[in-house]
Amino acid sequence: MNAAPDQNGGRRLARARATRERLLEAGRRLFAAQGLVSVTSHAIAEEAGFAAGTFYLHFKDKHALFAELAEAASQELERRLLAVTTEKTELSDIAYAQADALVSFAEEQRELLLIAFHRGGESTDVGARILQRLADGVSARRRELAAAGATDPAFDPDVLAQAIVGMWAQVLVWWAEDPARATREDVIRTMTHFQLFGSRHETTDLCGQGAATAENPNDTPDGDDPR
Amino acid sequence: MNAAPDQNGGRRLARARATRERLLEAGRRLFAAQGLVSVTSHAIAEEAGFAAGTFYLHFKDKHALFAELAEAASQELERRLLAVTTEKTELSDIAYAQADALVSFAEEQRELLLIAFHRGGESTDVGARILQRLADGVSARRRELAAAGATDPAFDPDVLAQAIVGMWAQVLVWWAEDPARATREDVIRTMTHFQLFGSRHETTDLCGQGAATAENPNDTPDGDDPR
Amino acid sequence: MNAAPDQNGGRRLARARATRERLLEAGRRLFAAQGLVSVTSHAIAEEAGFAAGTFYLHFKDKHALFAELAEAASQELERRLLAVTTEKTELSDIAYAQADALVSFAEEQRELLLIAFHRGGESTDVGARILQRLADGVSARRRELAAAGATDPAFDPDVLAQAIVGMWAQVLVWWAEDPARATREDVIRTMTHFQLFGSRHETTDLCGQGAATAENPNDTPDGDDPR
Amino acid sequence: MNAAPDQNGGRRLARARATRERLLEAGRRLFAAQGLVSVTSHAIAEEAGFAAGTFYLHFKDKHALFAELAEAASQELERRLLAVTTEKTELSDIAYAQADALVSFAEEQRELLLIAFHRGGESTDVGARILQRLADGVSARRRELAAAGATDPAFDPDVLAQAIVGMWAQVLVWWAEDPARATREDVIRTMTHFQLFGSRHETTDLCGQGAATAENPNDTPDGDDPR
DNA sequence: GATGAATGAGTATTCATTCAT
DNA sequence: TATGAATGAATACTCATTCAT
Repeated sequence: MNAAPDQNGGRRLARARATRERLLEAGRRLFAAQGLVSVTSHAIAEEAGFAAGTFYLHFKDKHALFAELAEAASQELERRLLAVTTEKTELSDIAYAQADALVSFAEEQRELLLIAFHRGGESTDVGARILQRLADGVSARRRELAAAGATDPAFDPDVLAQAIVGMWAQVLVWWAEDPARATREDVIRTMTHFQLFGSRHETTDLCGQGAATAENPNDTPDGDDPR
Repeated sequence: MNAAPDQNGGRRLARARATRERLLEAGRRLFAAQGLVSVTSHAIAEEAGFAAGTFYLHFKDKHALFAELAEAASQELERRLLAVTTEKTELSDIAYAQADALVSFAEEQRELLLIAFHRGGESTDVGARILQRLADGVSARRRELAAAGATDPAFDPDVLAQAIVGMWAQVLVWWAEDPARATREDVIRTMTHFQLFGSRHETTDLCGQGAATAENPNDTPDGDDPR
Repeated sequence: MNAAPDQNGGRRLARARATRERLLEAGRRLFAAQGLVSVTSHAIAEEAGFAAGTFYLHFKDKHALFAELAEAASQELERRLLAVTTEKTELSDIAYAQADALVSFAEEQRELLLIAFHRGGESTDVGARILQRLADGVSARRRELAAAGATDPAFDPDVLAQAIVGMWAQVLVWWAEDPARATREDVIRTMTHFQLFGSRHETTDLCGQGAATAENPNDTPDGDDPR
Repeated sequence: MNAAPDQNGGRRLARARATRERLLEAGRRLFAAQGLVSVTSHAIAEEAGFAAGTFYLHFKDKHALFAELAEAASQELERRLLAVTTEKTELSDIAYAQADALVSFAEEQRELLLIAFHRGGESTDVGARILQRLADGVSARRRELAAAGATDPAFDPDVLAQAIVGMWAQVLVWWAEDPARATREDVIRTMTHFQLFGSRHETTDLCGQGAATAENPNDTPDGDDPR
């Protein structure tokens, strides 16, 4: 009546893994369609073709499932961002390629992005955790550069890291909400330039403008104030 | 034979207004202490010394009350940011003063800020709406400058506006979560410099660095990549 | 400071009566439009242009107001039905005129009728009370006739009265729900004939049919069974 | 290794069905005792020995449960009325047997009847739906007879059907409210005769009365007017 | 008489989670 | 492993009614 334990164990494991995968996929579909709050663990199990109780054999709750989806996506994003820095050497190339990777990611994981960071009134803290990890990466990189004496000591690396990832997140979410708001290129270019040179930057001639600004401060009171 | 209707009307109005104020204050206290989800409209009414039903005479639900608190704070913030641009003329002064205003605001409205934008898992969309309004202001300002030929046409004003307010929000929330993470000055300085010159900037001498970068790309691959 | 008590009393009375009337009219409008349950005493007061509390100065609750509307309509109906019997002498004329009066009433007071007797899920007992009074009238009349030896002793006057008013109510409500269900004439004629001769009746020749029926019972098994 | 799925499925089904039955019975008890509005779904669940939420596993709400009770009773009634027409051939036998079936039904389902059609101020529309189905049956039967040329073309079949079921419902409810109001026999006889011959009928001799009536209209102004 | 701010009791419904098969 | 019936806590909102002016 008992098959070999090994075999059974192997089969069981594979079966369990398959169930888990189906639940994850069902969750991704439902979350993308309905957001986070209105989806129930029951609904996910049903969508995956299982009974309600089965869900809890594989996930603590729906937030755990969502966190796992987000985790996978987040790791993929980090991997891509890191790849850029090893492939490119030119400064502006790196920045541009990173912005491109971010935008591509936003395109591919649009629903997930909106849920993790936004989606009208809902939220989890997965977005915050993802940002924190990105910021940690940026910050670490900054410290390396600082140790090499290559960066401006006026920047606090942690604050700067938050500034950069905050900029990324806001632009990507805003764009993901309605991709018609800007062209893909506009998003990439603006993020790249802002990250590299700030909002005061004028493209063609980086130098020589400082003087102009100093001379005619009224012409470019570039404070970016609201209203 | 009765009190004058005017008088009654006035008193009635004052009474209703006072009740409303007490509810707002009670809400502020409870939200700051317990966050948004765990506070009930009943609790707010009780904290204010009223019956449960009274709450609904003045607010649709607890989110409406919170939105009103946030709205007031948001308007105050916009007012301050705007004031800066009329008081200062020097570019760097404006940017610095704005960063200072933002940091001061984060200090004064710390709880509100954390609830509106973060607070572990909760959320409303008031944060998003506030940011959008700030972004609208920035964007409008940008368009004015662009019309005056004073800005870089490479920037999409909408994208840039999102980038700036995203940077602000992330840094302020991160700092509000734990003010020990950075000094007040570090936050202001980093935000100011990043906004004006980007992360590639080296403070003292804006020019002459482009060559250095081009020559030693490995020294300053300023891609701000994670990890 | 005090006007003559008489005068004031008179004016007050008139004013109160006017308020009451306006509330009744407002109630009629709202009940007709929204039914009984979804209308609140607040809404009635507001529709009439008064404050919420004023309602309770004139009516115990919305059901009392509705009962008063129904009472007035009911008395009008009884008056008309009674008038018919004094104006007509011919038996069939009376029955026909009554049916006509009932149908006219259903046309004029369509909304009230639907609310009092039906209106999907709502109800009060005003309908039942109205029917009971109509039945009392019918029953009393029957007893008079019985005392004069003019009616069939096989009929229990109370049961018969219920049967007649039940027939009336059901047909009128059914027709009021959708007047396109039958022509005015069909309703009147069918009610009249059924009331006078029952469903076994064949119009043209009341007599001589009994024989036919007796001879060919299978031709007219007039059991009116469902299905 | 587990119990056979079939077995489990069967047991599960039986268990669920048993729970459902217990809820229905509990509902019947409570509705009969307290009417429709004052009974809560919680109370039904508790009466049946289950937790509050269990109720909603089996019924949408208390009205759904009541509708199911009423539906079962209604079908039983229709079944009996139909059986009569197949068992009897004599016209008067059918009508009498139907009236008897209706009265028996009213005796057996007294509480349900009162709730569905009356019960002081409460109501659902289940009564209306039941009547409509009965009327549909009567109407269909009438059309068959009409097609066979066996009925009076003066009758609109739909109006007549409403008249008959209205008569039934009113008499039965009136009697169910207080069975002492009339004897069982009086109810049956009066309903039967009214349905067959109308209120003008005089039992023994259907003909020859027309002349009398025409001659002495004042003696039998059989208008059944109220008052 | 009229006002209208305040009251507060009352209840349906969802859904994460468990556990006996 | 999977099932799915059962659990039961948890909570917003309405609205009839009052009463101080």
